[in-house]
Amino acid sequence: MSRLLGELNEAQLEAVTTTEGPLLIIAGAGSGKTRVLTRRLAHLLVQRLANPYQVLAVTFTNKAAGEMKERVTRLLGSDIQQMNVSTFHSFCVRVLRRDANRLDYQTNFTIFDQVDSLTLMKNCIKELGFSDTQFPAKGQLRKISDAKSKLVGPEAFATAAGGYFETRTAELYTLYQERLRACCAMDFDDLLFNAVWLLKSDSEVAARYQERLRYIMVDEYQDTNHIQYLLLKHLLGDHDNLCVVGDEDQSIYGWRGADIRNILEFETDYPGARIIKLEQNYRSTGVILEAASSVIGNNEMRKGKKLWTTVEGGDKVKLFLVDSAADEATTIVEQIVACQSETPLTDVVILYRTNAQSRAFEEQLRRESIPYQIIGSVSFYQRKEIKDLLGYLKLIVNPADDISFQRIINYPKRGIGQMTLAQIATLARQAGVPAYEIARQSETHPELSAKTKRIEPFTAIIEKYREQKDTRPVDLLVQDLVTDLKMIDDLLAEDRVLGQARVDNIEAFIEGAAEYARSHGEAHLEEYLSEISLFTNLDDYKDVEDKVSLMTIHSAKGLEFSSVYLAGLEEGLFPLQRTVTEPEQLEEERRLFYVGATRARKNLCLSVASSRHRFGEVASVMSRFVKEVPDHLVEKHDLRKQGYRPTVSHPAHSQVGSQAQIIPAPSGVHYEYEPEELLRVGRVVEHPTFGRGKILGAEGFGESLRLEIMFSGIGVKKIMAKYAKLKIIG
DNA sequence: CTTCGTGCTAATTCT
DNA sequence: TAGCACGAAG
Repeated sequence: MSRLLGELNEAQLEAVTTTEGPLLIIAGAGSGKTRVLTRRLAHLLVQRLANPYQVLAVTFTNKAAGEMKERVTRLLGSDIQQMNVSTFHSFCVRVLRRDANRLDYQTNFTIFDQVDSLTLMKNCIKELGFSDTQFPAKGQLRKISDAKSKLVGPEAFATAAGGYFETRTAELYTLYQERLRACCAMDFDDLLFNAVWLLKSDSEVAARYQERLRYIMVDEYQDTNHIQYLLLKHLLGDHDNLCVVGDEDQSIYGWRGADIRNILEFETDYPGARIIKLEQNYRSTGVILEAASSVIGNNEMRKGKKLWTTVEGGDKVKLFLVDSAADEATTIVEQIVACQSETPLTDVVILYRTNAQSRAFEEQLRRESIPYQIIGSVSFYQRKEIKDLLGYLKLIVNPADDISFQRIINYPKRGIGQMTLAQIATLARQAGVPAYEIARQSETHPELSAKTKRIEPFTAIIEKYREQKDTRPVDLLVQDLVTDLKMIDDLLAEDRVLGQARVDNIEAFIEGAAEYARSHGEAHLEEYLSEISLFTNLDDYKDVEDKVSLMTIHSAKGLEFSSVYLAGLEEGLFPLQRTVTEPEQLEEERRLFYVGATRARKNLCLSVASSRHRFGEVASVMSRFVKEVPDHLVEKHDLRKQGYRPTVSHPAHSQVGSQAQIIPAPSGVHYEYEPEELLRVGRVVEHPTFGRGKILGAEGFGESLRLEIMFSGIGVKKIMAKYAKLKIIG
């Protein structure tokens, strides 16, 4: 009992013991949020305020959910099975698996991931004969996704649509939903949309949840969107025991429809809400906290809070200036190796703005034989070989899944191309049945009978496993399927090097299935598929192995590391180019920086490359966020080899020609870093031939800056800053 | 009708 | 840089 309430500060204790009514916990970075949430959940159960099944806790990732369950279990000393700890999405799946038939959906519906949705959308665009440049599939999906996250269905969208483009989008939306339904599938947004729709329109279902769920807790509330907000409203019903935890400074999903107003207006939304602020930071050093706070202080759209820590001081924030992405990787990896004795690899993370940046690091880490794990980039379940295999599994479970059908009908290659596929699709539409059904009876269709010999082996496999799917454990089934498809030989034959990696992936997949089968007793295919379709790329992150982690800053939310390397701090990359003109988006980028920086307990390192290959563009300028960190907190290491040369900035889309055109200065000339700022009198520098020296004087500026430097053992030298390869030491 | 090769264009962040 | 669409060969 006292274990539950012990070791909590005053605010945390209050948050844990305030159980009734709406409660907003403003939890700054590293303020012990997870501890509060788990204790509060345990407290509700220990105090017998609720049975385990009467509490719902919503977390951001499945992994976080699993961890929370584990921690509560440890606190209570007993395993609580019926405890609802899940993500919004997986909670909705559970609701729909039970009652989707009330929406005329089968309860064994398939969940389409982003790639599936994209394929389907492309099909729709083609079907309606729209130009795919005027209507790019991704853009259309964005619009539809936005609509869904506001609970705007196809009819409502069509009614509100004005103008040519919106009307076309409405048509696409309608067709897209029709096709989804025909595939007996839902996309990610549908999970929320349909669950809310169900609760809204079916009072019987709504009542069931409202009566059952007496307490609801939501983590990362700043990143909830409107439909999630509605879901909560519908689940609450007549009581208002809603506890939300969030931090407006860590809201980084605005682009996905996250509505920061949910948290900013919580008090007006839920009258009588208690607000508790957790402002003591237990994670980071004073230096890191001050650096992060200074940057976020530049945001105007915030309530403002003051995080404090008793851990004063700490190492300065290291700033590395390098020439290129490759040098950035070399430098950071060097640094990691140098610190390996104090900081184990598990406690180190390299964070970046875009997944594409992971590559340089991956190469360097591999060269140095440093174990690492990349979270995200191409999520395990998005890899081609896994998706192909999953395509089979999905079609076995759901023969109406035309998208999976389309994916695997010619994998492995069996001479069925676009034409045949189109024929099948046409026949299917005419008959109003799934494509697979046509394929299965291809001999009855004269147009296809010539192809039957090619199609038949395919349908035979599907049929074979359809018979087994409810009786054989999932891992054995997958194992056999891999053998039947001759996947291993195929992949190895295709590519010696890459092939092996793919085979490894398949083996990992089978191992994962086996593990699932072991831990879930009678685990069969359907259940397994449903589970993994909601895996996020974070869910394969393991913090036990001794490996450096690499991930985007978005993925790092909620995690902490002893050492954090924040890479690619350049204007145009972080913040991203298209955000700088929109104050709101720029502020979101700044929050992203804040999230990244506050992941660090002890060491924070920033890096800036003065040139980076981003489709042609070369030169780059230091990110404004770096400049917002107060000088006295920063230890600068200029590792650039060329010294301070002015660089010419090319417009990203200058001449498209085989020859890169050099645009003559001076209009585009700028200094990446003000030499004056770096090379002040009194600074200690290192010269490649003269060694260490102290700057005694300076004259001129810019390119003609000349320095008078006292080198130990050599004497005073006058040097052109432009040519000397000086390194700042102190 | 399929497959393979070339040239073009677009290029975040995640469930 | 990579993924995709289109065109030529098998």
